Amino acid sequence: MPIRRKAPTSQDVARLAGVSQSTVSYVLTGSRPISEATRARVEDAIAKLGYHPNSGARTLRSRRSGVIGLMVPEADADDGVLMTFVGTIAREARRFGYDILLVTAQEGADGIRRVVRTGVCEGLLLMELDRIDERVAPALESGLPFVTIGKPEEFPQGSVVDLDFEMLGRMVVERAVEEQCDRLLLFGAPGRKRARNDVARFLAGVETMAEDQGLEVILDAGALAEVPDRALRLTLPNQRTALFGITGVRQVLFAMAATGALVDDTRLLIALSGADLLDVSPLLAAVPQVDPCRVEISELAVQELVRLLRTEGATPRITLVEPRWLEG
Amino acid sequence: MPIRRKAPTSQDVARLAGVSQSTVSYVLTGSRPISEATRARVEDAIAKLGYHPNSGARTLRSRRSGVIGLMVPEADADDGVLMTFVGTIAREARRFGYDILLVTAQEGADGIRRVVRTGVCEGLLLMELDRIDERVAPALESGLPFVTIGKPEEFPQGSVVDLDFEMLGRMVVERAVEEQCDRLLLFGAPGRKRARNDVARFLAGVETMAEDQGLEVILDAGALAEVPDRALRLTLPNQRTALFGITGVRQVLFAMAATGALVDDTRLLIALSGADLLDVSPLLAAVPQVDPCRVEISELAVQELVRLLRTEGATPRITLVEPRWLEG
DNA sequence: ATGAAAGCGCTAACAT
DNA sequence: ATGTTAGCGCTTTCAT
Repeated sequence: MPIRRKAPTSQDVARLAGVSQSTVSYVLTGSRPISEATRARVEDAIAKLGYHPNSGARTLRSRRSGVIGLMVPEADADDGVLMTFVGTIAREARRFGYDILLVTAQEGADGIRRVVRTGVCEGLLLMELDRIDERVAPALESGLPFVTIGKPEEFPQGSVVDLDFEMLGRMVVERAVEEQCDRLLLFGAPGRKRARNDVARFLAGVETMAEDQGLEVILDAGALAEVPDRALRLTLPNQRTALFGITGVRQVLFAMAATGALVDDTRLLIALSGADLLDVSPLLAAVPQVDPCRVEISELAVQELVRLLRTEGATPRITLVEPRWLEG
Repeated sequence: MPIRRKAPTSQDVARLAGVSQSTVSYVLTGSRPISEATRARVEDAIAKLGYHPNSGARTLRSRRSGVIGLMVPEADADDGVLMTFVGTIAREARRFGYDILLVTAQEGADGIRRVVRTGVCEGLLLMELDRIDERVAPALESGLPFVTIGKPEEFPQGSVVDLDFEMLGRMVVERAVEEQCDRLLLFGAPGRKRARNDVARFLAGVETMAEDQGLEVILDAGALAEVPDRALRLTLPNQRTALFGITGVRQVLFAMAATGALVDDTRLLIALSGADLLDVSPLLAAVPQVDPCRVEISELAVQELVRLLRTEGATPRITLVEPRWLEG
């Protein structure tokens, strides 16, 4: 029978250590110098009782809950990678003493208002914003510090951490040219996805660089499974087409594997790397891969939020992480 | 400049509605009859001020935080599906007025103790348990209700919700036989993974049924990319081999696609369905797929925890969800 | 059907 | 360097 012992309070610790209750608090918060001897006695008592400060009381009094709200997007089929963000964020937050409270995108702006007004969250992390996102407004109104992962069109007061998608666009074009390609086929419905700012920025990068290098760019909105075929059809003799997409790589990869190779004289698949590609095939070794730096982005986002939370008068920042080629 | 208005309190609401503070509280908790007129005035005031009860104060006083702790496993490469669980759990929890606090498996037993002692969580949801898991002990000690998703070897006091893996084993054997297979090749290192109870239960199901039906079972611990080849080598003329694995389907699928087809006269791939397979290829239509019922399991787990939380003296239950064949 | 008041366990200002 | 004390905003008992 699990007897639910009442949790010990700082009062209990104080009694056991022979000090006042406030001294226990000061030992914990470190907001006042404490003699070595007293500190030791208090810490002993804490250990002996297995004491943890009550979170409700601490939050009520200090207005600091130690909780960060994380708004996650609806997991769609393509999202083998989402959990990488979430897991990394949770881990990194713990390093700084924060816990992560999930808010689903489904709750939308109201969800933000709720966690803000009830005082559960000290700060907010927003993922996968649209170009103009309804969730930014309540985040702003709240006055709470927040960081968006994914750069929205406008970001008046919050910090932003994201991959430098414009640079990604330039890198892909550059690589395509280096690899003797005459043409870049962009799959994954880049047209329709213009709502997402990352795609828009990526395309901007592609266009700038393509003009520069004289590379033809084709937006392909057709079925992913037929991308390799379509690429083949539009590739003239003695020419080569590069294939790239921010989403849908797995399906294209799959389709190309079915036709024999991922990379040949006529086609070069370039991939945005991710967990969903790992170990999928020895063939993958031939595919140039860009690291989308998801772990780094997650960690930076947490660090940035912690900076906003802990630095008086800190101003928001935009941090763009440079994508890197994965070698080997 | 985001002026951080101090959030309104129940005192403010009371003043505006011309009632006492406690009346506001009673309107909110519903723990005392309130006249229609008063209730209306209070609700008006609440709406007018955009009042939300302070979570810290409520938790401190009532010992109910409205938060459920969710211990998630480390996201490994294979986990396109983990986020399905997490997202569904968060959504379902909200339906009952609870929020989800993430605890990473990395924090282990200490993580449990921490969220329990600080009083942030009213209940716990544990994912991906080992056969004997260090996290069950502190969950038990805590006296908090908890539900494990994934059946551990021993589960003395907590509830369990999981797929019926034993039945899955029987279903796979049955289907293999129906499809004229003489042999079942189990990939994904089922030997090594014996630490996980789901695999053990699955194998038990397979063995029972295979004996019954006279089907040969082979445990294959080799590289996933070579599974189709190995299957080919061990298939005698005029025989057929069924391929199945609880993990690693994507890699095998990929390798089989590269050799031409997912299903042919000599080999039949059977898949545990998931987001990582969706839309991956038209070829997939030929592959029999079992629905692992992840959404249903997530929802049931939350519902079970809510039952434990809200029903006085509720006893834990084991719920096994029957896997289903996906048609079409 | 409503109000007054106690107190949950902390933090931090005000003592000494 | 330590102790005393006043709340934070609720829920709930005791009153009427």
